[in-house]
Amino acid sequence: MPATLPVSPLSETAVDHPQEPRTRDPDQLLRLAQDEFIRRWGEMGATWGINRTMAEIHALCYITATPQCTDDVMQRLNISRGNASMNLRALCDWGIIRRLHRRGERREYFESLSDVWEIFSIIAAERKRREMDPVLETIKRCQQMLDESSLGKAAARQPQVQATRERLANMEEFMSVTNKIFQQFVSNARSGLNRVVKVLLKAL
Amino acid sequence: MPATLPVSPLSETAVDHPQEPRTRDPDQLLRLAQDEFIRRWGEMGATWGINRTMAEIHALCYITATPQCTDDVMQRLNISRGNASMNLRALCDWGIIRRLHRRGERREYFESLSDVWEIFSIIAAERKRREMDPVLETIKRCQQMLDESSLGKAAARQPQVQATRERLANMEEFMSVTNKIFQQFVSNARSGLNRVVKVLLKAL
DNA sequence: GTAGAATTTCAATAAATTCTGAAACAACGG
DNA sequence: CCGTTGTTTCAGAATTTATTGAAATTCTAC
Repeated sequence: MPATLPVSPLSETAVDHPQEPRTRDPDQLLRLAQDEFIRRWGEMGATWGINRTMAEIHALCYITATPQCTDDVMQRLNISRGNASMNLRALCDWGIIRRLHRRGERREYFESLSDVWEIFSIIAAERKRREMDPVLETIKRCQQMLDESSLGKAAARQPQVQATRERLANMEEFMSVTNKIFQQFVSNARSGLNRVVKVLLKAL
Repeated sequence: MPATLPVSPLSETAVDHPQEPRTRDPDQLLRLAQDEFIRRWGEMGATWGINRTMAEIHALCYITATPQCTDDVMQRLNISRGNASMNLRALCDWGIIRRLHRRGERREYFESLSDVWEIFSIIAAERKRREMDPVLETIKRCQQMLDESSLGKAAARQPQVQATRERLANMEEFMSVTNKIFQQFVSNARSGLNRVVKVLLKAL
């Protein structure tokens, strides 16, 4: 890497101790602020089971509010073309960024959805479908396995069996309610989820 | 390992295609049901950024509703002593399982909290603290960097800067509201969160 | 069509995470 | 004290996940 880059790729400064900006140049400050956000967003994503790079790419598209092409992403995040391509596609599959074609240009650009609530509701819906629903199914199957009709009356009354059945039931109730809340978020996202959430907060 | 174990460790059957139980022996069926739950819970944990084994250990303690010692965990999940010890400690640190001493016994046992709502609220509180709060801080710092007082009036009016400021503001609002909801869950967990959530669902 | 710019794919590799096992440590009864 | 039983720690091994880079493919302007 050259000693000084005109505009360096995402700063390596630790998020917890960001160095004070040494410059008043507005462009650089803007970039520093964006980089800090991108870095932190990537970290958070990582702890929530989302590939750090994917989270960073989305953060970049979101925070700049400007369509980014593959090369923009590669250069800014300092990643390979293949990596950029695969994660951009994954983000498109999720539906939280969109492809953008420009007249007379071969190159494709990507832009983030602008509505945070919509972004969140898409993610929530998908994770519910992929991760909560299968657990609920499993719980139901486990409950069947411990039914009187599977075990017989005597066995079904064993304390061990009763205890497990109760725990399964509690967990099922919890997950059902959680699922419903997710559902509500999702179905309300388009029409002012904002307001809906305020209602919710008053109710609590 | 002996050729046949009286009760085998956690079955390796894929969760998606569990084999039909071949036995009507209630003890084995109970164990099969528990194993299926444990396995699925571990998978879900993994996609949410929680170590699969840690999630499985917790699932084991929860679903059996019976205090488990280190050797129980090792044998049932087929993991090493070190692994069991470290994950049990981590779960204790989170506060979702508890150590249990028995009179005249050296060995320590571990039991899960029984209230699912409490378990969830502990996890939510901790993740909020560790992962949401730092992002909010970062957003605020980024906003400061793009203040008029940092950039000067002219620069602060550049469209690029304005756009980033708006995105930061939207994200901040979203995260603040999410944080408040988390907060509410947590502070209500002890006294019938259940009811609270029902209120919430009506409000939506 | 076709040139060539842009994208996708994927085997190889690198990085990060998780797990093991054995040694060190602690607690207790005698 | 010492022997026994049980727990913790942690360096290295194993496993999983992420990334690269170059070849194959696709697309579009002409």
